[in-house]
Amino acid sequence: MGRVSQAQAEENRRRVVETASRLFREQGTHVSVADLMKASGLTHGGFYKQFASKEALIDEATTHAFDELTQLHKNDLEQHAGQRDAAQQALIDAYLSIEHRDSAADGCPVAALATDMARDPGDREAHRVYTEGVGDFADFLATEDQDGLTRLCTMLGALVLARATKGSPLSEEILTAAHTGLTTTM
Amino acid sequence: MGRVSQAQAEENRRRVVETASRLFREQGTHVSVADLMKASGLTHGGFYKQFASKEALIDEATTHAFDELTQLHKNDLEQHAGQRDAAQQALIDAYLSIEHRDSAADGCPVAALATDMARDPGDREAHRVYTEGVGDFADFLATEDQDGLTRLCTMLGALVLARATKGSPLSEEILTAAHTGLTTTM
DNA sequence: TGTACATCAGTGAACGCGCGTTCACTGATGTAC
DNA sequence: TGTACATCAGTGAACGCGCGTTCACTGATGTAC
Repeated sequence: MGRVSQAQAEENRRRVVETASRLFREQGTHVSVADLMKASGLTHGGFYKQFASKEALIDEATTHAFDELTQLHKNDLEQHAGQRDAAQQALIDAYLSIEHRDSAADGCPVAALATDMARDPGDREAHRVYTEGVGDFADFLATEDQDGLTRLCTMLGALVLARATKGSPLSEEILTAAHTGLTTTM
Repeated sequence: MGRVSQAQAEENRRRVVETASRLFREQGTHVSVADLMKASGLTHGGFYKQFASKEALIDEATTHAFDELTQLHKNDLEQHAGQRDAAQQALIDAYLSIEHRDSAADGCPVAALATDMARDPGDREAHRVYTEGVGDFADFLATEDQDGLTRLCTMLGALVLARATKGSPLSEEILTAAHTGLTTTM
């Protein structure tokens, strides 16, 4: 195949990070370098021309996923002309939808990567980005002092539980129950 | 080492299931058969004298963890002489404690195994037991119609998030926020 | 009850396979004249 | 501007290692007489 243009190389690198950010969310950070490269249309050997290690890619992919999340929140606010509660409600509706349950790959990284974060003490940069992302998300959801974190717990818990019980009617009940709990009082 | 008595063999088998139920919760079901056997004081070769496959052990270990959870709920109710709200409050206190965050091995299997359940479509029996356990837990937490599931979402979300952000002050804030949210209104 | 022997729980080496990573090679790209 | 050559992104075989699983072997246990 020979050498590839600098523009093409940059584009390839971007695609690997993008693919990793999706597959890590869908299947966890255990996804192999070979699978990641194949899913990006490349072979595994070239990986180390672009990344120092798999861990470095985990850091970059995590950052990428959280950048997307920040952008999503920003777009949501703009779409509702800065009306915070309308923007929050739209996000909650989407967050607790069956579509979100069924597409972890382009869904919330806070929910998708939580267990990987808890189990891998390494990936320092990924942890930093993750923790920052949790704080930002809670800020976005807050209505009065302190309840942003609680609301995030309920939403994330519901999403994680709905995914774990998928196939049973309970899965949909969980999404509905959390949605009701978040929209009525609280 | 030679053959071992039937009683000893049964005891060894029990210990493997017990060890697996702890290590799977702590590190996930990816823990290797060799590590599991070593942690049980045995060598890996004997595994298949007791279990048909690793998946069969996952099923058994999951069932074991959920049996323990059921027992915990029962004991909790007895300790509070059937006073449901006192029993619930005691459980919530323990669930959102730093001790529980730091000891996933003998902690809640609903939280510890959620991601493994969502990602492994196999392990049919484990899925059945898991889903049943979620329903039972929600029933235990319910105060009025339907809010058991929402409360479980909040508790589980808080535990998962606190574990993922461990090392940052946010981790403790999450536990406190969820505790406040669950004890005041809701 | 005591003895001979079959059973089988546990051992440790080995199987094929996939992991993260390395490396010699390739040939189109980028650069120096 | 055109040509010669160095660069280096991507390839594919290979590395040591750990995975789930298999198997010949061991010797104390359990059983038949």
